[in-house]
Amino acid sequence: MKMSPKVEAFVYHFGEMGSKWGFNRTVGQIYALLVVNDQPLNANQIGEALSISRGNVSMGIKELHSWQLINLKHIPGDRKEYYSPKGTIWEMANRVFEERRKREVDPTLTLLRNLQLDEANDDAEVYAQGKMREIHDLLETITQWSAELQRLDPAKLHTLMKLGAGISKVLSIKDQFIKPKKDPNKDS
Amino acid sequence: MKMSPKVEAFVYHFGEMGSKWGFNRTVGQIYALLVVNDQPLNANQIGEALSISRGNVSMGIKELHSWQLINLKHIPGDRKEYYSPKGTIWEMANRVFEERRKREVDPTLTLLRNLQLDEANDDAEVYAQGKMREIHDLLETITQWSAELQRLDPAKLHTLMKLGAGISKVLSIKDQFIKPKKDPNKDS
DNA sequence: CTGAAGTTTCAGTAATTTCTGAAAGTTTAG
DNA sequence: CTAAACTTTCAGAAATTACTGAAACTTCAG
Repeated sequence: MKMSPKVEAFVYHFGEMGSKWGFNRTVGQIYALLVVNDQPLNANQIGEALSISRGNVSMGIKELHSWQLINLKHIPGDRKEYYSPKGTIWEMANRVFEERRKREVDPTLTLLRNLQLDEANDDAEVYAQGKMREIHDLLETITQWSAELQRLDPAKLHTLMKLGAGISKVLSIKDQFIKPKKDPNKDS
Repeated sequence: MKMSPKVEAFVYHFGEMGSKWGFNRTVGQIYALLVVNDQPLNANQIGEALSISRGNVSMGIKELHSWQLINLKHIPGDRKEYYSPKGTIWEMANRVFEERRKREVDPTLTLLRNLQLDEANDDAEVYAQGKMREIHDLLETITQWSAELQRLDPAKLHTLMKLGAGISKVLSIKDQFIKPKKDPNKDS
C-alpha cells in the first residue's frame, strides 16, 4: 500500500486540516486516505500507507467511528476488517457540523443559560450578563438556522445556495406575497 | 482586577472553546474577559485577572490583533494601553469565519485545484481526482454561500434566519414568479 | 477447546504547543 | 538627551497532546 504523490499531498494536507476541525492529524489522514480509495482498506494497509503504528490506526478508527464517518466491511474469506467512508462528502460535512454542535455549542448554551439565571450582584454583572445573552442568542440563531438547512432536501439546499445574491430579491418577493404573521416587533 | 464567579466561569469556558476555534486557551480567555467588561482593560489588569505572565498577555493581544478582534484605546494621563473588543458579537463571529476561511479553506481549494490539473496516471488516480473534485465543489459552494450571507444587511439576514423552515415555501414562490435563467441542467 | 489471526488498550515516550520571565526595544515627559 | 514607564520578544521550561509497541483481549476455524 503505497500512496501516489497526488494522494500523498492530499492526505497530508487533510491531516493538517483535520487537526483544525476537531480531530487530530492522524485521524484526518486516515479519513482522507479512505475517501480517495475506491476499495475499502484494512488497518494494516492504512498503517503502512501512513507509516504509523498499528495501535495508532486503531485509535484513529475508533475516533472516526465516534464521529460516524466510516463503514466497516468484511470481505468473505478474509478475517481482517475493511473500512470505507460513510455516505457522501456532503453527508460527512453535515455530520461533522452536527457532532461539533453537540460537543461544543450545546454545552456553551447550557452554561450561558445557567449564568443568566443567577441574579446579578452589581452593575458589572448586569453588563456581563447582557453580553452573555447576546452570545447565547447568536449561537442559538445560528444553530437553529443550520438545523433548518440540514432538514431541507439536498436539491432545494443546492438551489438556495446557488441563488447567492438573488436571495435578497427572493426576500422582497416574499414580503410582497406573504402576509407577515403577527409580530410584536413589526413597525406598522 | 478580580473576576466575579460568573465572569470567571464564562472566561474559563471560552478559553476552552477558543482553543477549538482557532486560537489558544489564553487568547480565548482574554477576549472573553474584554467582552464582559464594560471598561477597556490594560495588559496588567488582564494578566492579573487571568493569572498569566505579562509576556503571555502581550502574545495574546498580538494574536487578537491579527484576527482584528480588539480595539486599542489610550486614556489621557495614563501611558498604558487599554483594550476592548472591536464591533458587535455578530461582527466578531463574521470575522472569525472570514479569517478561518482565508487561513484554512483557501489554501485547501488551491491545493485541490492544482491536483486536478495534474494528469491522472491510472484508474486509482482518476477515482481520487473525482473525490477531490467533490470536496472542492463542496468547499466552494459553502464559501460562496457564506460570503453572500455576510453581504446581506443584518436585518435581512435576520429575516432569513427567522424564516427557518419557511424557507422551503419561499423557494416555491420564487419558482412561480421568477423565470429561471437558461440552465443546461434544467429538465424542461 | 486450542491456537492462529486479528483488534484494542494503555503505560511510557516523543512531539508539539503554550507559558514564563528576563532582556531588549519603544515611547514620552521633562 | 535621559530615564522612567511601559511593551515586545524569545530561549528555555512546563504542560499538553499524540504515538508506539508490547501485552491483553476477541474471534473463529479446525
